[in-house]
Amino acid sequence: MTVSVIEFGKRRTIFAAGDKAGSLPKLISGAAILYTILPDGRRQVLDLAGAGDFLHFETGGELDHFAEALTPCEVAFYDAEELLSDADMAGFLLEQMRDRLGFERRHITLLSCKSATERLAEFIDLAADCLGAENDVMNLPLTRQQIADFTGLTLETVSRTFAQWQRDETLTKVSAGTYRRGEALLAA
Amino acid sequence: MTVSVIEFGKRRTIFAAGDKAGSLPKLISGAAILYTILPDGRRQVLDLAGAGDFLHFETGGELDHFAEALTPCEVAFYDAEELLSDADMAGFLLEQMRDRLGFERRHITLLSCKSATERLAEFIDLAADCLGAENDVMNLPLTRQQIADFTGLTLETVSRTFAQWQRDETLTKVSAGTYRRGEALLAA
DNA sequence: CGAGAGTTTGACGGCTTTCAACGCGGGTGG
DNA sequence: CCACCCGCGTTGAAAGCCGTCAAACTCTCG
Repeated sequence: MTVSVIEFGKRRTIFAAGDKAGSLPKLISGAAILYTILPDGRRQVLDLAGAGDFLHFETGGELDHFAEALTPCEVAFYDAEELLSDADMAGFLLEQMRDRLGFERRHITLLSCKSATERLAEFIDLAADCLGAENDVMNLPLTRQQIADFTGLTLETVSRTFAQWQRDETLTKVSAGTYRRGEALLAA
Repeated sequence: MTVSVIEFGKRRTIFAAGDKAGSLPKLISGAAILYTILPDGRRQVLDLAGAGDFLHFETGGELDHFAEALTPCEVAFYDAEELLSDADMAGFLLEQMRDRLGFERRHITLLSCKSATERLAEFIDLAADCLGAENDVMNLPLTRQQIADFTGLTLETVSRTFAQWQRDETLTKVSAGTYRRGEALLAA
């Protein structure tokens, strides 16, 4: 199996919309964010990816979204044709896509929550599952703006809600990019 | 290839969350809506499906969402193992999933629009692509409540926006479930 | 003809957005 | 070494849009 592994530093672009798809990128370690740029210039975050996740499934045409490293990370590039020709690998790929589809649907559910607090609570939940968490401590290597673009809120609203949670001890900052979830956020 | 085709009347449930997945359902004709029921009882519409679309990709476990017929429709049930063992069919399935993923992402983009008018304009666009449209005339066999559950708005807001569009001639009702899009809505 | 689901319209209040100013920290260059 | 600057985050005040509640209307189906 032909595989090449490439490392990316924090904030580095892994691939861009419009690039020609050649091989399928899978995150070995670290975390990444997937987004598009809308016609009006707004950024829309589509998904978060953690270790083990594929960053796209395009085998032929052009890519339709961007991927950026949230933390330093390693990405393995698999040859698409080889992957598909192996029945086991194809089944594995199918499973991966089904998982992605599940996350996108949770994202949809999150976005249809009416209050900012509910949306952000769902976001914390989703992020913990995408990026990994040890019990109540989780990494959240996103800027306020990125969280806003994920949840469909403004960065001010995100900031205000987090500030309130900090006072409640619902979500306390452990260090930069690391938070501890209080009981109210450990529902799922 | 083992396939059985079943017909469903309007409003009939094609499958429910919690059902055991056995075979993969593909819509031959008609239209369907996919949704989940949230813990608080709210319905969340996840996706629209038209002719040619698979309704889920679960091969093993339990289904996580419902599918309901929007119009009378025929559904073909394919045996999952057979489908996966054929390399061509597996590739086809992968393509289908990629398309679904694309639609979910457009849905995400739609939901992050801040104004009700923008969201509904995006919805019209998406629905036209999912359900098919001839030029400016499209079918929209959804209730106001279903549109609200798709767009994350309330049915009152949907109704008000449609009423305004009717006055603007932005979107005019041709007959029950059939609308004509004005120029403002034919952007894409 | 009656019943019930779906739709329309109105008034009001609240929550988020918007606009604006300020604080903080890290990196750069003098 | 220090001053400056820029990105990021925080906080405040005001306005607007949508959600909520409520009532009346339409259409379909029995």
